[in-house]
Amino acid sequence: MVRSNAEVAALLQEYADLLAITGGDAFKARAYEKAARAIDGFPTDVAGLDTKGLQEIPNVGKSIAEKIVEFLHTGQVSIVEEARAEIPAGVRELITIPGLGPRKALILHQELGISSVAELLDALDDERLRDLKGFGEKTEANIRHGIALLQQAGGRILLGAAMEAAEQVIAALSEVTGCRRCTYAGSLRRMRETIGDIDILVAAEHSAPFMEAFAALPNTAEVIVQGEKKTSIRTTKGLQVDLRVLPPAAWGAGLLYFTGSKAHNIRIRELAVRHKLKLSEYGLFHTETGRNLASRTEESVYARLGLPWIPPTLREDRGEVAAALRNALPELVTEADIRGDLHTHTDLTDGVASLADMVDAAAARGYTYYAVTDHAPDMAMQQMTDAKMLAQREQLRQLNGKYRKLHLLHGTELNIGPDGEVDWPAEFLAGFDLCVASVHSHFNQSRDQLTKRLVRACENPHVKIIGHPTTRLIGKRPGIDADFDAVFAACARTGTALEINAHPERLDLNDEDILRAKRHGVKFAVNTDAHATTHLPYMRYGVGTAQRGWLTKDDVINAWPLPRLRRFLAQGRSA
DNA sequence: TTTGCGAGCAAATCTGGAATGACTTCCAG
Repeated sequence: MVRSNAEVAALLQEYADLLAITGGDAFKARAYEKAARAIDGFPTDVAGLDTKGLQEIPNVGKSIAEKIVEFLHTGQVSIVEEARAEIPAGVRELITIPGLGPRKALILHQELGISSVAELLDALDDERLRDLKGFGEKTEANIRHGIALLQQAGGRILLGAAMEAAEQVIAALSEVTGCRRCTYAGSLRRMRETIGDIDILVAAEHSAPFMEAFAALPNTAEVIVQGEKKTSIRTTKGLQVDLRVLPPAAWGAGLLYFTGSKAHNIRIRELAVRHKLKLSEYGLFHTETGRNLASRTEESVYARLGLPWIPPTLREDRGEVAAALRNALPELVTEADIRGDLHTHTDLTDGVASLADMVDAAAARGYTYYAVTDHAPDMAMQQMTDAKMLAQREQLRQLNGKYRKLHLLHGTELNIGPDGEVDWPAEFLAGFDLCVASVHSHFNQSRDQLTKRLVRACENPHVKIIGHPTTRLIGKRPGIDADFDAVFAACARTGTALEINAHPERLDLNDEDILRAKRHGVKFAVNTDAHATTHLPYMRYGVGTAQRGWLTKDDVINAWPLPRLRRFLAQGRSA
């Protein structure tokens, strides 16, 4: 069954946006926003709950619970429909542009009748914004820049959303009689940070039942093409999904071909040609005789070309074929190697789950250690105090005895200020098992300032991990412009690990930065930055990104046994 | 609209920088 929480959360967030645009009660808008966040991070499917059950969720009261029930029964909510009728969807789209908020969006709509990004671009070109109150040259430039950022994503969706959609399709097709194998291929299997369209492969003798089942899926909005070998659909969310049904004997060759990348495929086809062989999606063939030499598994195809199996995350033509020929492929870190998460939050700051619930979820994942790292006081909104942090530490120490296998670490996520300073004096920092430090503001400093700022944070002996180092948000905000080679060198020199933030909106560092940083001799921490129990599984995307950066478990500090991790955390700290 | 304290009503995360244009909007988490 489709998990409804994300849909309900999206609807509540939409209503909150519409309230903000129409200038309704700000507290009401915020109430809907808070409820949306709570439901998104709620571990149980809300579709199975009644109004009473829904009200058990924090920040969901009677009124919102009734609206959720209305949505679950009828697929819509009347007051949301009324608000939609008043504010065109395009106006809401305007506030997704960085630099444009609800106030200005409403002015654009009321004064100039703008109700889409395209109309806004036209108005910018005609210089029609100049005369509006509150708009100037700088605002114009900001809006243009924001639109360019949005368009860069070019219709691609985030890895996490693509994976969820693919797994729903796979679950459905795996139930069809005659399904021998079913999996995803393409850039999704290579764990690229954004996905253009989803490729699903099925191994079966007969394709027709799969093509029919695929076209009839509940989330299918439109069938683009339907044939014997391939069917393409568009989902209700506008995402294209392609299904290909392969004969079981050609599974390996097909999977290899449709996984790509194109550049990797070209590279191994060249290798085949040199061996007087021909590689296609149907198999590896002898050029002269046409005899099929390998096709059933990927391993057999690679082996016949004199190669070990190459993990999909390496298939980008970045030297993986040459390394495979030398038998020098790295032994990549896997999700099973990860022993703990070192950057997570609770509802003491901006998380939505309690300490006890987060720790329970970590234990269920089989971790041997787990760090809680709530925000520190310099992020004023979090209203952190020494007393609150110490009380949490006490609560954590008491929980520590509850689990046989899981060891809890008390940490914090510090804010790296404009000058590179962090929250709290050294004496207080010495009390933590682990300090992550991250940039959260002042992104537009000069390159020189940003570099010095990050280097200074690395030089703080209590800072052991730099969180989301570039602070980019994929498709929304570019990374900061620092001299990262200088930062990586400082990390290596000071024994500071770089985070690979596993949240699908961040994936920060990205694969290319990881490769560069590794050359400097840096260690890494793959962390989820979880704000809900449902975020802990994002670890897979972080590990996929680490693999794309060619990392082994020796490179990743949270793949180490606890004593080795502790030695790393203690380095340079005298306290 | 929700929550908490107390049984209906008050309060609800902050804070500073930047841009714009003279006080407001937007942004970061």
